[in-house]
Amino acid sequence: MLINLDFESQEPIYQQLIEQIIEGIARKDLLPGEGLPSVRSLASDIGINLHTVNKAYQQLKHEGFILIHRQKGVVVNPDGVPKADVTYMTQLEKKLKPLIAESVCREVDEESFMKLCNDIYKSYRGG
Amino acid sequence: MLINLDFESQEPIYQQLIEQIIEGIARKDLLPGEGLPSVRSLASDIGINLHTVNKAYQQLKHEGFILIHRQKGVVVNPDGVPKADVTYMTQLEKKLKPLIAESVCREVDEESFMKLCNDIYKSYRGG
DNA sequence: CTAACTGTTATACTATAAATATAACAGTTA
DNA sequence: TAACTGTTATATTTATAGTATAACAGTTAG
Repeated sequence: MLINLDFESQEPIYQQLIEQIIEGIARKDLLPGEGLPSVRSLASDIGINLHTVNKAYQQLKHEGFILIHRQKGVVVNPDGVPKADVTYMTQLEKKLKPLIAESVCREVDEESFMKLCNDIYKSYRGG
Repeated sequence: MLINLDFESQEPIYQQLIEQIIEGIARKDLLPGEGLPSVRSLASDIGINLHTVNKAYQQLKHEGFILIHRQKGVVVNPDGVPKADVTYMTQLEKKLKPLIAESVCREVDEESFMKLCNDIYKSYRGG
């Protein structure tokens, strides 16, 4: 599991970390029950502060992606990630709306948009 | 053209403003050549500072959505919004990727995702 | 038992971005 | 002339991101 961070990006490091781990799970690079590095070792590997990693872990825990046992350390949720509910679908729509609005303005037709989404979906299926 | 802002949101006001105007253009609620309120009057109407509106206008101008003439004021680009290029498609993919990754984790199948996108697309077509 | 690890919490500091508050300048228009 | 336009400059407040230490409590290997 390699983490790819852009320190020049305006996107917060802890946010990039969250996305990288979620993508790892989606790509089945990280399997249910699999262990993750400790906050200290991961922070040390990446070259960032312990608290930045902890912030990402806490949010991932809160959203059900990982479990944190005092003894076993950090683990990808063995029961799998909680399935999408109405709340998630609502917030997903809220995030998609501005992307589609700008695409409509820039004359990206629906087929091209769908093709792009399909390609991304495929990248998480076939590996 | 009514502006809908959430002052409790963690999303910056100027960003929400940008999205609202882009959605207005996508919905054809704002037509090419149509005038927009001055920075001062819009700021006054919404109850925010002049500079917050100006920041949104400057970014919209930079991305080709609007033109700002010293004399005519602020106007929706009469030639239409610049069509999507490779740069735009690349950044669009970058924004879609984490949304789809999390959806895959939460077992939102591709059809449901596409249906959601299709519904949003339709909301900009039929009005 | 000790030493080294684990997550967790607390505190303090720096840096940056968002938003506001005034003020002024230059050009346009009624 | 007066009232508007976008634009620029400066200063301030607030919130967040990230870092730097330090300590606590529990676990585990030597």
